Amino acid sequence: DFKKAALHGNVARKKRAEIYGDSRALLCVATGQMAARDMGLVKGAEAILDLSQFSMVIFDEIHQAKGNDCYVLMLEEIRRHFGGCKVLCLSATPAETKRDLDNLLYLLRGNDLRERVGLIKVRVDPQPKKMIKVPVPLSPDILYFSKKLYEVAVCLHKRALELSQPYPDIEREVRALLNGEGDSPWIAPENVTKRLVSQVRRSVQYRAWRDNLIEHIYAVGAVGRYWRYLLGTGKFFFLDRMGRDLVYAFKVAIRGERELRRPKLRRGSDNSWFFNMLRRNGELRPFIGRITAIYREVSEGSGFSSVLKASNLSELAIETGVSRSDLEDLKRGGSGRYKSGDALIKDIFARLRASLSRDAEWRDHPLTERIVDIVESHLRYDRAGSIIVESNFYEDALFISEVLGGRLGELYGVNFCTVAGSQYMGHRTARENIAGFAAGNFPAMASTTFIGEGHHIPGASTLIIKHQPHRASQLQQFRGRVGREGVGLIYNLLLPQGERAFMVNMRRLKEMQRLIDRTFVD
DNA sequence: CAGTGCTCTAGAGTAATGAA
DNA sequence: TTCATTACTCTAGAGCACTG
Repeated sequence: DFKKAALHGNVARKKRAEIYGDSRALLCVATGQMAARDMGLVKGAEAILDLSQFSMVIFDEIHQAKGNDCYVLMLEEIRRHFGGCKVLCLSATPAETKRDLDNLLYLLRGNDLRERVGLIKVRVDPQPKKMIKVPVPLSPDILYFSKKLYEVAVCLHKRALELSQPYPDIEREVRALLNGEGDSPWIAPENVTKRLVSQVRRSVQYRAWRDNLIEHIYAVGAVGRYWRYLLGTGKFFFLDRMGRDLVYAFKVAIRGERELRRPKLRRGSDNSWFFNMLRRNGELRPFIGRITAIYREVSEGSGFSSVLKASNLSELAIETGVSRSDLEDLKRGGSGRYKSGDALIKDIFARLRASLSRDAEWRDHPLTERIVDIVESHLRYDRAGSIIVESNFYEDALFISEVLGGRLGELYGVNFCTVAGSQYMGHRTARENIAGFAAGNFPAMASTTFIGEGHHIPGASTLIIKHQPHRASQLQQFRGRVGREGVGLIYNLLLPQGERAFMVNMRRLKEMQRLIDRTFVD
């Protein structure tokens, strides 16, 4: 009479307590966060899980046990109070550095568990992997548009310098926000502008003057962010992110005044912060025109130009193909398809993205084009296995799979899919897509960093990395994902400015390989 | 009444990055 | 080499509206 239970946050706490107490439940599979919570290791959580009832705990992907991770909390608790409980830990990439490995070994052995915890080494990566470095030069149009954005930043910067003149310390810092010397211009990232702003708040007394200076500094940082999107990810991504910001600022009603905060242009109501600030400040208002002119030029010939033409959300929705009845539902107060303005904006941009990706004339960033080239040659020469494409951004991953579909889908009679984490895509959909990919329904799958851990993907032979991954361990995980049935090919697409990140990743990878090849057992 | 789907918040980790 | 900061990812959990 074998019984198993899956436990996660969506299972009610009362029910979880019941399952823990049920002697017929022989196997409980739980998320780490929830298990730590139920053990009472998280502040404010009541302990309902007593490990002395269990004879063994298995930790999968044990390399996550770092810092204050829930695995660390659980292992420390087991070491302190549950000596009789066996522990089995699994990982293909136990550590990135020797220090990480030593920390992990201490966590497992401690001082007194030495005899009770064994370490087992399993080779999971027997097939050879080929890492291919693909330098990708920036195209003239990207350079042209990024130069225009940079000029806007220069203007804002010049005025910020004037404003900071009475304060030599601050003036020096402001001067360093921009560097146009040499071949590669540079705009300070937002951590720099944020730090500078707090310094200004401390040292400048006269309020109106101070706020004006602060807003100029923020504006330099925000323009810098768009500049980075354009240069590093592509025209589509620039249009998508800035388009959303414009829509939030100008096409939806803004309720109430907002206090001055640093730009958070990612999602939610804060999206409108930047353009609202420009609108409020008389000196900055002309820059709205300059920035939207660049947006107009980049979006020329694509559906994204309607973002500027439409005067309100409804008009924009109609232009992008939302039916009038759907709009009526929205106006009636959410009883129909759309629950909020957010949902409508999301839908509008999904349509814009899809129509852009179907446009045969449109050419995006050289990175995107290179991905299409690689997938195309894979299909043309009928190479074995399928392809995973990795991007750092969800919208970008969607765009890639749609562009592939638009350019190659009909030609070769194939489809492509995307997977992402729970914030963007339900687990069920993601699981189905991965299963379809594994079954060979899709020759290529675009993904966010979500794919890095914990998914078994048979049949993948090739990986294309658009952006260098956040973690070297992720690269190592990927190496295990592709090429299980033969040689695995990994394409590292590299922009001129991405060289350093690549070299660092390669060095770490080598170091990690040495640690894996080590024998752990004494 | 239980299940589903959506939205929002809080909190965790990591790589990239630049400066000391 | 070390440190601080940012942007990004993920998850859990609560609340809400809807459904069968």
